[in-house]
Amino acid sequence: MGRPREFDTDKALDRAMGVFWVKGYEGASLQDLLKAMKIARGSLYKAFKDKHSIYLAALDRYDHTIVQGAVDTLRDEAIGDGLARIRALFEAAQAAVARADRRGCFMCNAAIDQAPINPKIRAKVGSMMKRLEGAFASAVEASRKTASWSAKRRVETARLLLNSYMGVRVLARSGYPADDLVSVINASLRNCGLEGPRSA
Amino acid sequence: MGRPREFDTDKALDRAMGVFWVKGYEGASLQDLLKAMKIARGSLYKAFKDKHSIYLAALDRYDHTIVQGAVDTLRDEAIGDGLARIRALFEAAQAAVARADRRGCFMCNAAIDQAPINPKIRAKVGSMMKRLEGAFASAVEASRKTASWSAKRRVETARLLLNSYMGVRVLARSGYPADDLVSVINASLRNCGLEGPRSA
DNA sequence: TGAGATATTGACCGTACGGTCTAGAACGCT
DNA sequence: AGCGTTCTAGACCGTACGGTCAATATCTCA
Repeated sequence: MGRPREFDTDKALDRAMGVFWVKGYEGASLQDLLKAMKIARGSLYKAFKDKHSIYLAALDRYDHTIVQGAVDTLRDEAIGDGLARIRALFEAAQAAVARADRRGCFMCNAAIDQAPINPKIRAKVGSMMKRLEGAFASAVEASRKTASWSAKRRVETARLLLNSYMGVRVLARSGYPADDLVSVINASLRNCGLEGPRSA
Repeated sequence: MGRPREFDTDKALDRAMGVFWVKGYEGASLQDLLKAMKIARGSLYKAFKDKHSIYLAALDRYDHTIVQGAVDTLRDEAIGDGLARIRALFEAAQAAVARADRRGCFMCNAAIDQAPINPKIRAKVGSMMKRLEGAFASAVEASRKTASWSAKRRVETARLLLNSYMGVRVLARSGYPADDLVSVINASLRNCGLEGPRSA
């Protein structure tokens, strides 16, 4: 019924996500968003409620694409054992920095920028983080080394890895030297307890 | 020579810092700042150049007070060996969350919020991080366990700890459950290599 | 083909933003 | 006391912000 929408909502949301990702909520003006989304003002307000709703929808889109991609990586048996999957995730973060992509992680950015002042976003970020933590836990369990571990230790290791991952994405965005970031990642992987004994 | 300033610049800066810390750069309006700083518009623009300058000055103030406090903790031999000092720092972060202080760390917030778009702030944040990293390195060296370590491993451990610390402050701000944050901290301290062998 | 429904467009709106400026007040110096 | 200097107060300014709306276009269905 009625005139069909001329633009693809998901594509527009991808573009809005890109703007919010780089500029944050307050830093992204309506004009920025409209230009990136390539739609007119009225269309935007027809399709979404207001700026907050666009942000939330963009975060949701990030969840279903990027975060889900990370979750899939951590659960992908084809990549290898748990450590290999975790390494793949960290190396993807490193690769982004190597190609001068310093946007960091939109979820982490939202955690600092909007979560404290917007309950809906706080809830959304919280659930995304817990899902990622769960995926880390799956990877932790997919390792010969953890067979003898207590459930508690496995959970704690998953949380440790989530925490390290967040740190890496924040450092990346802050402009931390790329080379030094490599050593952060190496140390994180070496110290999470999933490797064999170290040499020195 | 002229009428003396009626307010204390550092006190006003402390208050501005509080606003930026909670709300971020764009989220803090001039009105917010003036109300918190308890000075008139004209006085603010006489004492500082513009909003950017206030932010930078507030970040500087954060550096000289809070960050320096963390650095001092990590170098304070009275607290104990390196691990004890590092634990003290993480427990302070945990204590903040316990008393419902979810502001996180202003330096970390600035890293995400302003560092990517403002070169001066990026440089400032970078130098603060490197100073904190150096302090972590001092603490790492102040441990019997690290005597046999290579210089490289010590540096990497310092970076690992800086990274974990950043993660903790971000998770704290995002609303991550307080109890779960405890286990993140425990795992970070247990896995940084400064403890004796684990039980399981 | 006409009625109803929905989308597009961009002009338009009120407001709150960051920043300036003018009076007047409070000092040091001679 | 008079002068130069600096600070305070807050009215004022232009602008850009997020959001609305009326006119028009494009669809479905009877």
